[in-house]
Amino acid sequence: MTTPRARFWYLRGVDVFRVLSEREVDRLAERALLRQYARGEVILRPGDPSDLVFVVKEGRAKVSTYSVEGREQILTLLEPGDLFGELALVGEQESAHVEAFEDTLVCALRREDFEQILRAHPEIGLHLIRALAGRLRQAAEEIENLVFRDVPGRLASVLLRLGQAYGVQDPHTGAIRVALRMTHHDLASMIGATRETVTTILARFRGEGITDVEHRLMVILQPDRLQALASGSRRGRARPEEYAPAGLRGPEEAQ
Amino acid sequence: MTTPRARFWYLRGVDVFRVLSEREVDRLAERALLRQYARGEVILRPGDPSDLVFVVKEGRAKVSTYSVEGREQILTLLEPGDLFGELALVGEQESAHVEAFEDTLVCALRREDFEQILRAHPEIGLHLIRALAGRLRQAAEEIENLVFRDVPGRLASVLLRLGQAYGVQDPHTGAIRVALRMTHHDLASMIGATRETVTTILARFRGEGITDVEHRLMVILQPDRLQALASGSRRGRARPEEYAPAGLRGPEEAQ
DNA sequence: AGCAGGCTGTGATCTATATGACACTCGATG
DNA sequence: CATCGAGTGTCATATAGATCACAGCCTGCT
Repeated sequence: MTTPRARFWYLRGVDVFRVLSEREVDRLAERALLRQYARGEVILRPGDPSDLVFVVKEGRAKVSTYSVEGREQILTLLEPGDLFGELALVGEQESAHVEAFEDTLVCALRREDFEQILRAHPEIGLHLIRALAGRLRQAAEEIENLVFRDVPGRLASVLLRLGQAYGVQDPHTGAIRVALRMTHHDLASMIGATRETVTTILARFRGEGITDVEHRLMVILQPDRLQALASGSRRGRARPEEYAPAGLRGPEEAQ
Repeated sequence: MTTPRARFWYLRGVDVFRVLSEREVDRLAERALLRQYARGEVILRPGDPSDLVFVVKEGRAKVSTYSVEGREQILTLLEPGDLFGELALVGEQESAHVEAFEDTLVCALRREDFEQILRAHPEIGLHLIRALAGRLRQAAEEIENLVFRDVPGRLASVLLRLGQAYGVQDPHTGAIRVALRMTHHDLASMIGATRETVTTILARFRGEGITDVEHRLMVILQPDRLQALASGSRRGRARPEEYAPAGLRGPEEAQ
């Protein structure tokens, strides 16, 4: 499974490398490493002086940081096709923890190899730029969430996000089954809250028939109500006009 | 001042374009636009379908978002040499507001032109990737701050950051004069707090001789104490071991 | 089977920080 | 020079959510 032949097929399937020729993928496969991690295993830790860039092949990984006291904050979940460890590309040390969130298969490329490919195929650079810009936007949204929304709002917002990413809509009832097992603790770490608060609010959601749990997986029964919760933000009076420049976009010109 | 000649010299000075030949800069100058904005003017707003990529030449700009109620959150301050509007590159709409924080001169390049340059000079792509990776890391730090630190901690942390970016150290007293005028409201918008709270805490800092104000500018008298405040995070008991993987890095193996 | 450890659930406190409502100080502007 | 508005300072109050401290439950292991 970790023969050059196998690696070839693994690389073939990766989006980023779609523009490469057979020949080039072949060459890359020679030099790539495949690694497997069991759920919970650490893939990268901050300060790792690694010169490897990784691509997720199978499974999912979580990127998180820890406070001095050991509180976790999940920054993002990585999907198959996602690239990480890009700081190596840039000569910087990794700054976050990356851990297998499910059993995961990753493909590691040496920095030089990757750079060489990048030089030969600027479109790959564009691809990467696109990916980074996306991640940046995601991060900006996360900041907005933390600042503008209260915990129920943030929770509603992640649930919707998870629903979009891992959800399977029931054609009959319209319910969205989230095919990813997450503990309350995980959810709490995604939204900057405590486990207890998440438990409480989730109980409330359940009580109101907004969500439910089936076979230990979340089910979103009323996405629209979650949506509403996510849009209503936390308290805060409006700033004077000049601070909220006229002509704000968005569907709701509510106020 | 906005002749091709002038534009040439403006572009010359931009870091990103250092690898270009005279000839190429020349060509770029033909097609670039120079724009000037007075403090407070809006440069980009969310939803702008612009196909321009910008580079800050002079002055500073702030990138921020607004909640529905009009609360502002400053995502980052842009310096001369910084690139923005990169979402255009990627075919997405801008998602934040960009506003001149001082009188500002920016240089705008059409997407096609920029992409062409990118294709011809993959190193520029790498440069951009580097910049984006840096911004991403910055955003991750901001998230950590919001989640792990209380307001005094976050305030201490921005002040230090501003000190590093715009500070002039007094060789005699060691005090750091921050050469950037920021209102309490601005500071509040950077750390996700209210103006009142910032005022109060700043008063506390002043009372303890940690900071001071001179000619309406912040002066950091005791950077070390700010540092300490920034490192002590908010309440929170330690998580069990497995959640804070052994061998955390960082200079402080304090705990 | 049976037990231990991770999850979930719930309540009683406590506190940081938002809210709302003012007064005061400047520096700019007519 | 009078005034006006932006920025600052302060206080009294309310509250979301963290903390602490349990108790019951599955589930996977031995």
